Parts: sequence; C-alpha cells; structure tokens
Amino acid sequence: MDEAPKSLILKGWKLAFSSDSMRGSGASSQGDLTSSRLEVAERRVIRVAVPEIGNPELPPDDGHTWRKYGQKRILNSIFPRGYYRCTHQKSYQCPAKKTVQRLDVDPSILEVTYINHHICHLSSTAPSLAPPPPPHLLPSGGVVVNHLLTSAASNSGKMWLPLSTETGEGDAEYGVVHMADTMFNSGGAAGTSNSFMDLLIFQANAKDDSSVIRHGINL
DNA sequence: AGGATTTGACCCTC
DNA sequence: GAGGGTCAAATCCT
Repeated sequence: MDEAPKSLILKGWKLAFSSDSMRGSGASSQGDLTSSRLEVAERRVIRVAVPEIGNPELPPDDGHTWRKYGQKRILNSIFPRGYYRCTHQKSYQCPAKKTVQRLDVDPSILEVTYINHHICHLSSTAPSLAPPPPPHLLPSGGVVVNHLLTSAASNSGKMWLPLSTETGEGDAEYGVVHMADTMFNSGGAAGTSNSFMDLLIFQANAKDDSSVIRHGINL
C-alpha cells in the first residue's frame, strides 16, 4: 500500500476500491473464507458511507438484485453481518455473493464484501444486465457525477436510487456501487489494474465531509 | 400466491 | 470449542 487509493468522487459519494480482504473490520481470524462453501471465492471489499436518509443498514444498489439469506453477529463487531446472494443464483447459477457489515470503528461506514462475479448478466437470457460505466466515470483521478443516492425507505424496496437527477443525464441511472461492481466484473476494464484498487464510498454531502475523507485515506 | 426477509439451527474450518 | 457461513422454516410484504 505504497500508493494512495484510486478514488472517484461522485456527487454525494466518494469511492475507493480495495482488493484487500477483511481489513479494518472485526472479522480477521478466520476471515479468508477458503472454506469449501466459498470455494475459489474472489473477494473485493468496498466501504460505503451509510446514507443519512433511509435505512443505514441497507447496502447500496450495485445494479444487481440481491437476496438476503442470512445475518449473523460477528465476534468483536458491534453490528451484525448480512449475507446476500444474487437473486439469480438459482436461475443462472450465478455465484455472486456479498456480505454487508457496518464498521464498529466507524458506524457511518458500511463494508461490503463482494464474493465472486456475477455471471447472470453474461447470459443472454439473464434479466439483469449490467452495462459498462460511462467513460467519464472511470477512475482517472477523480470525477464528479451529478447524482446522489438514497435508500428507498420501502421495506421491500431495499435498493438505493438516484436522488438527484437535476441534469437529467443518462448516467443518473447508475448506482454508485453498480459502477463499482461493473468495474470489478469487467476485470480492470475501468482503466486501472484491479489488483490494488481501493473502493470507498462516502457521502460527500455529509456536514463532516472532511472527516469522512480522512476515513477514506486511513482505512 | 409468490417472492423476499427474518432468524435459529446446523455445518464446516481453524 | 469458537466463530463464520449457509440452510430452511416461519413470517411478512406486494
């Protein structure tokens, strides 16, 4: 980690990628998930600032639909970890999973761990399509996108939606982590080697923005 | 009625 | 034995 994490700045969110496993969270001792259940799990960690609006426990929309299959309290962690798998796991054998957990050291941040890639959107019959991110969203040192995300308050609609579409641009349809996930799934097509990327997503409109940024650097 | 979520139990690895 | 991950029945919601 001899270089600062690549970062994106979306209006309302900052992103930084990480390929590290289980850093900064309570999970550590058995965190490398090499169990037979997870097989050759490829893991990527994303940290997301919890929304000020809506349910802070809800993970951001990443362009895919997830089904929660478990939740568990983790040792040394105040907050439980939620376990999600792709809705299309059955239909398309999609191996993608993710876990969502709030950091006990900073409850304002959710740590989302993606496990395996989606294959459902690779299928021509798959209903969930993940289009590539717009070129100007690529991590070229920091970009600004004109939209915010907020969590739908609906009990069932656990999806983060663009809040501000003031420009009416097409990319307002992109969820922040949707973009991140797309970049992950594109295998570094984002223009940067995905080996040492760090993704942090922070809510830039938080009043304590500077401290949020500091978190992004230090974590 | 069908699908998603919740939650406790079970399984596996260390 | 401890801890994390998954299963599956019950429940809730649309």
